[in-house]
Amino acid sequence: MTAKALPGFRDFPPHDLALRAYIFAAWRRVATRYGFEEYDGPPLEPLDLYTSKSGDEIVGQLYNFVDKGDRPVALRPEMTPTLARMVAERANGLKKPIRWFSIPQLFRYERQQRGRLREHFQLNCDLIGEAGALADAEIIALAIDVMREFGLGAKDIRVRVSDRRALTALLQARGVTADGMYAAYQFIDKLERMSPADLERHRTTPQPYAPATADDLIAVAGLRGLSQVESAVAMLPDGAAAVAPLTETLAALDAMGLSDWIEIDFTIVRGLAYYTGTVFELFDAGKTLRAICGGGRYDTLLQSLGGVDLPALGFGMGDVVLGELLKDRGLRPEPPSAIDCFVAAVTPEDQPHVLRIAHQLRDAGIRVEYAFGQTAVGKQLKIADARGARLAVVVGPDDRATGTAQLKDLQGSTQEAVAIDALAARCHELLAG
RNA sequence: GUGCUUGUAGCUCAAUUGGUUAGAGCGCCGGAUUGUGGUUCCGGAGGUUGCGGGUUCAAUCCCCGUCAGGCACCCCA
Repeated sequence: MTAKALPGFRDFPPHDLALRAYIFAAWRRVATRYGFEEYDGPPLEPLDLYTSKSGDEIVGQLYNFVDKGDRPVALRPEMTPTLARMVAERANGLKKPIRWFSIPQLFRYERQQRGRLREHFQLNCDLIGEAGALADAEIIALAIDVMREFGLGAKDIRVRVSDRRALTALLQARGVTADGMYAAYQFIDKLERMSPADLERHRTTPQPYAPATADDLIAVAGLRGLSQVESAVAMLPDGAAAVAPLTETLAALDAMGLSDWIEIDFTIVRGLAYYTGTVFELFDAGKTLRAICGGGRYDTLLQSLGGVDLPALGFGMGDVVLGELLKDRGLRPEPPSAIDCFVAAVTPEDQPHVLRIAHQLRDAGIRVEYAFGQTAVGKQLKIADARGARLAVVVGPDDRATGTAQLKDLQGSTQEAVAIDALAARCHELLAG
């Protein structure tokens, strides 16, 4: 066997597809519970959908090529530009706020690591057309409820929340100019994984965020909890306005009973330039894995991308890290049984009756298998068990003589003679019970 | 793209300082069982030790290259 899957790409044999299907089903349950409607778009897009906004730099992380019509194209690395286009084209006719979600397969060309492949599926939930803080709370609550749907609790997951409006106000007060703001964000974003040598370099060489110093930024990033943030902002001229959205978002989450999940943490800024307000990330409590989910408010992106001026926010949650977490925690569900009922023949003469019964049961919506070759009844029941069948039907000469078959409940180890015409109905009864 | 590290059966792992035919558990297939499953017992298949080269009388083991996984950078949609 020479042709393996490409690095960073996955095969999904049934056992693995079962986990993926389980994750997708939970995602859809929670998203629809919040009134979100599912959409999708093309996996292949024009290259400039991604380069026009982010610059040519990101081409290095894209799966891109020129198609047979000489069009530069790329496999989508994210869903937001596609979403922006779809919303922009229809914005006038859509009732606001728009609640849309999608489960796209996304691609990025970069070296893989645990929890990070070249391809993954990502739940994207976006709420468009609402600027108020209740929308921020709604999106964060949705992300939390997805965790709860998988059986994870506030002790398992940390939701780290920050707000760029408050962060920006504090950084400005320390002397960071508008030009230096993005550099300051990047410094704070990298703070947690920065080596002492790198930190020293930031202290001793001129930085774009001057006159603020590295230690100024560390002090701001070190703020934890709403009270610390509020008192830090209190002395600023526009301080109250800068923290108001964050305060209101937290109050709403508290009213929902979700405040146990939340940590105010100003080291969270997110790498992307386009976030304008609330930003948040979900981690496993032990922080052994990468971020499970990340999102935030991007009020100006639709304007710059699609020409429609609508506030928006959303998050993305990938299936890879989440899958690792569920496996680590023993929350991976048992794969569902393949069949409901196995039909066994006692003698070769019974085979036509097995086929007739099996087909009759399948017509009734029951998942059925039978053996292709003649083997001992015990052997056939062993197969039934291995396939996860709840029921087994055994047909032999004695049964045929009376127009019945033996119906076994493999779970309860009970058996009864049932008229062949009544089998389907009786199977449904037992399966429902 | 850079650095470090690992690579033995489908899976998890063994194999004296380099030494004869590379083993075990689980799983898979078959049998014990010709009208009744889960347990148990017996048997079987499955390996170019990731791949290629080098050193050596001899390489799973040492060296080089390459591919793949893991970790850290880069980046983080």
